[in-house]
Amino acid sequence: MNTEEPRWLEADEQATWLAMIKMITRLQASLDADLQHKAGVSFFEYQVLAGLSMRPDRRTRMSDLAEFSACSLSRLSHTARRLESKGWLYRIPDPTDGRYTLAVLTDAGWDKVVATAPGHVADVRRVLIDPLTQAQYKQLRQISERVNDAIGHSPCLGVNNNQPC
Amino acid sequence: MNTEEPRWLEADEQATWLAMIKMITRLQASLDADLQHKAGVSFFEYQVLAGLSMRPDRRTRMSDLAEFSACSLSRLSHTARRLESKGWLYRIPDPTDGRYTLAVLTDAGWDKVVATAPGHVADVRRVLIDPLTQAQYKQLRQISERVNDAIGHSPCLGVNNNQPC
DNA sequence: TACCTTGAGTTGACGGTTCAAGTCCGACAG
DNA sequence: CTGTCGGACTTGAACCGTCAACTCAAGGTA
Repeated sequence: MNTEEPRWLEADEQATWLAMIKMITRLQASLDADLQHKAGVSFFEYQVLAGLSMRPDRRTRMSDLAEFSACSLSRLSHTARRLESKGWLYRIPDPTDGRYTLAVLTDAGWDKVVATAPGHVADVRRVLIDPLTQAQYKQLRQISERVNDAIGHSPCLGVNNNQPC
Repeated sequence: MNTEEPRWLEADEQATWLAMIKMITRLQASLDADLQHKAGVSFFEYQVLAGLSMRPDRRTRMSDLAEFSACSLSRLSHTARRLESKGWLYRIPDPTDGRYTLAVLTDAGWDKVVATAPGHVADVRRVLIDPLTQAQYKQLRQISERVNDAIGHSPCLGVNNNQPC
């Protein structure tokens, strides 16, 4: 374990790291709590519904939705079952290729997104957009894309694996 | 719900938002999986152990640790029980004030941190520090601090509440 | 002494996520 | 047309986090 001296984080690197960790932890907790209280859905459930609502015909393959939501197929499948039981979506085999499954947003699911979105957008503005200058959130976008590329090209654990590695 | 027209996100704001969400989701998943495979601990468990290891006498109050880890006391308490059962820490009442509880890192817990840290630091470098320019991670630090302030000052949900609101 | 209040921490039940199977469909080789 | 192989889900169990209710210590009040 300790045979070679590792490159430790410099002070400014560590400060960035700790501030960043705290930000992402609290950002998720804050938005999750907001959605839970206002709309009775979790942040992740909302992401799935919103992701579906943006697709043509309000439907897409489960695997596309998992890629979009950056989650495992297993997690999405459990979540889809819960959302299905609430009447917000249903699943059918893809008629063009039976190996795929299409998730389809119902009218009730669409209404839920429409009713929830404004409050959620306001929360995102309050905690992320408004505190930053325009230059800062442009930088944040570039930073996010670079990190996403770095993770995507990493040897193990892409996005969508049921069994990582 | 729809009585007033909300301020939707502009295209560049939404792009930032979606890229950021994907980054934080995958960043956590990636680091969590790395730690799980290499050391058999979750990212959160490691944070708790590492947070303790940096304190004088390798001990601190549970509430301080919860603030540092940006989590609820309940979550920390459950995690402390698991870490305690692995022999990495123990808890005692604070001798100076019996209302507080001190979490204390054991020698085995210290060894675990020392053995785990180098690999973890390398992972953090790979997914966060190395892909960014020096200017970028300085910006990221400022961005994180601003967002942290915004969440901290928000009306509901500070950091540490057992019952938010 | 008795009582009330406040805040730290714990606990158990419930619900969501992960992990390791398993099922099913279509492609491709013999 | 019969394996068999890989990829796209699905499932159930085990595990973890959240929520609400609880305990306990200390301080204040009378």
